[in-house]
Amino acid sequence: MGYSFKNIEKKWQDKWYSEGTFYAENNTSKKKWYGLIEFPYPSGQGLHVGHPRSYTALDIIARKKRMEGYNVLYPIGFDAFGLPAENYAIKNHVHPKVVTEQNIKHFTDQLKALGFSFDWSRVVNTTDPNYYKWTQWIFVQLFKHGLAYKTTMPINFCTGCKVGLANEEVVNGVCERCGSPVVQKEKSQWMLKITEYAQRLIDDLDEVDYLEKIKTQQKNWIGRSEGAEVKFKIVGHHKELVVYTTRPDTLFGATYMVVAPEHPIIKELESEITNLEEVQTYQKQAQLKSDFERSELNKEKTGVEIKGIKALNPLTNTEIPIWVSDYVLITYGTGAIMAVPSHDTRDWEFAKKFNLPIIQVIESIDKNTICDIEKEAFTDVATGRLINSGFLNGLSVEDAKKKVIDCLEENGIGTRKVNYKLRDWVFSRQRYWGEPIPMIYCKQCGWVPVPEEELPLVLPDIEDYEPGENGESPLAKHKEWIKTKCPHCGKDAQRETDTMPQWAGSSWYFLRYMDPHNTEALASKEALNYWSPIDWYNGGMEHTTLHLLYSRFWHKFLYDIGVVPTKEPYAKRTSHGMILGANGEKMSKSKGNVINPDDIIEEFGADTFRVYEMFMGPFDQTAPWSMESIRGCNKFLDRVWNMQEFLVDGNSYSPEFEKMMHKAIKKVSSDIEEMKFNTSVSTFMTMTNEFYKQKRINKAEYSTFLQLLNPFAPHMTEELFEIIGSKNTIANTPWPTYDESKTIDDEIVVPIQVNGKVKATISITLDSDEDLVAQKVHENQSIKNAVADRTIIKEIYVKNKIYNIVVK
RNA sequence: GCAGAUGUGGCGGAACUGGUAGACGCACAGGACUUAAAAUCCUGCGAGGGUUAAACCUCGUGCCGGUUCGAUUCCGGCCAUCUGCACCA
Repeated sequence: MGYSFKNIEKKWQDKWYSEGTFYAENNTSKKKWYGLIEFPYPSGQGLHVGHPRSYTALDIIARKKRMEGYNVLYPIGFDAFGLPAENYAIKNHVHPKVVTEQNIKHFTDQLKALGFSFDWSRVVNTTDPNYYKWTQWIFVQLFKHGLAYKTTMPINFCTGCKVGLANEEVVNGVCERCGSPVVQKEKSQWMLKITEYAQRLIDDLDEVDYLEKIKTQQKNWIGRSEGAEVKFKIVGHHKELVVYTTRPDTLFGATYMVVAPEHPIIKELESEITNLEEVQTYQKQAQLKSDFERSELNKEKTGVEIKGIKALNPLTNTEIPIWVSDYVLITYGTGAIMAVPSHDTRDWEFAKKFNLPIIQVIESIDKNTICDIEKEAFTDVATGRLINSGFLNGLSVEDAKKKVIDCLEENGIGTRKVNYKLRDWVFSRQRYWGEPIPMIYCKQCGWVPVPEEELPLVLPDIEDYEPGENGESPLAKHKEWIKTKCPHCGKDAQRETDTMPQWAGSSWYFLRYMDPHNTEALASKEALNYWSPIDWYNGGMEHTTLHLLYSRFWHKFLYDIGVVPTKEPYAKRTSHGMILGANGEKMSKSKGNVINPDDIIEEFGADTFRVYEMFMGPFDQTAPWSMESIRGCNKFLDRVWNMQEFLVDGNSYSPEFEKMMHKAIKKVSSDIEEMKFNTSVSTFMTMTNEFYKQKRINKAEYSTFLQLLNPFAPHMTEELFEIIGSKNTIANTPWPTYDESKTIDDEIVVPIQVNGKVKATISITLDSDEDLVAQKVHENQSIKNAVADRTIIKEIYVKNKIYNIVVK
């Protein structure tokens, strides 16, 4: 009697759908649970085997929560704007809208075939005008609250295609598609002030349950540092050069300064610079470099001294040279640094290369610490003590920092300053396939938002969606669309032609799921109050610093303006590991190691696929695909199916069997909560082996087993549940409970060690008296042999765990 | 270079708060069933030594060191691999 997964899986999927088994109600009288997975980008390749890993995991949790009586929301949608669809469209001359529709259709079929318990009545699609109306609405609110502004930013510009490129499309400094050099080009861009939320994005991490590594990575990305801004006078000039430093204590050792190539002071003091041509050549070279080149590994430091101007060290009053180098970034701090080669590694390398003076101002109080500034910079803060530093001499680094900043503040040459690495969010793209930015430029009134009642501002359905010359947005070519009236003064005005980045739609989609068909608001107050916050959000580590931070930022803003009821969107965040190809490398077409989920479902069925992905390894770690291993999971499910032959009537519990069942319920219940799905599956396998040994199983045991396995392999377990005569579908039965006392063994095996090595084991009654245990230990022949002729120094008994004898 | 992670048999992995390392699965080997194969069922399976067989002994969780009666687990220092990135002063 074989298991025909094809018909059975289809049967249950249809049944769940037609009976609305997994529909979530907005019914505030029920306790809710909201589980979220990152909605997919519907790419042309179809579903990746990585998607089901995350989706199955949360599906298991969602199914368990339903059985525990929660009103569960487990939604799905499509993040459908973005570059690949547009590039595909340009290449194959199919409209991105058509491509996207086809892809969504394909993804939907694939997702349904995997039997996820999604509420299919709540699907959202970021390219639907009814959806992006609210994406645009949020942007307008951001603008009205001063959090959206325009500024000039460099973009990657392909000299061949004449278009702006995403960082991802720049490979080794050349365009990914045509191989032409990529240069930095200045462009006016919309920016969002995420930096205004930097501190709150750090602080509120204390209130949420994220994996520690996610919190750490976000904090490091935001990169708060405490230091000082210090003003350096330019000799013979009223101008000053302001630097940011986290080490103001080393100010006496600042022997030169460095500015970023883009620093405005070069332009301002142009007339004073005696080697202007050389400096400008360096600036041009830096401009040609992509981000990649500027951050290349082990790069030789480059730079040019700006001759004709000097700065004054404010504490030593010594004249010091000013250099320009691309190791200083215009985007961080003030775009200028004071260089202390004795105590900063990069400054040290630079000084060595260009023969600049190195003055030691810190020595180590620890004699074992090597501190030779001729060989390398001394950067140890903990053991440092100030020398050659006037009034700071003898102080620790920490005390010197305080004292020097106080001094700088008193004399008006510096201030305490907190800095963040986090930069504002570049929000415009010169692309077609995105939400139009609903802004209008009026010569008189400046930037004016499209009136809210006119939203959505629908993306025009143009045929000519290829990029324009000079990196303009494709929309810029459509004069009739651009031309409009200023909503403010009514005069002729122009629409913004840039579109939003893909991050926009995904920054709030979880709110729309709560009330997806609302036409009056992004979601009703009742829905938001009921479903917020998301109880559990699982996604990839690669989204930790961008999507996760962006959506937290938007959510906090929406909280500030009274739209959402919680400060944080996600109460809990976990992450899954990537699935690699069978050769241990990332799956890619070029490596030929891609696994198509359709083939797996075709050959083994959805249940095997799901069980395998949960069994393949620890959920949060990368795991290679294995065709052999998936066959093993298929075999396991066949064994579960064939177990129906062992079914017997009546009460066949043996005490051992009963204990095994209680232990298993406990183990699987806690494993699911801790996402230890791999050990849950091995528990199921061990149980199955046990059932095979006994060749008998009663209906109650089999039912419980099927209920536990149901979240992992929903189709087969439902079918078996029906076969053994249960009327209800498992999805509507309560999650099995266990009796704690029946999970504890009264006879236990305790290992006996001699000098930490196991020599024997004894069997004792739980919680036996120590004397009794000791007696048993010393009666043991192996132990007698092991301690013979030796002196017992000490005996350690850890109750019910281990007995160790230390001998000499 | 910076940040985050990972390293255990032939392979994927297990091991609760520091307490019998290798659960479970794959691969492999042997057996049962079969005319035969596949499938299925049963048994064995870290390495080395030892024994007719066992018992038993030694080594073993990337490397070096430390703490401890006892370390895959804690601490210090290395090495390698993966992921992300913005040389972050």
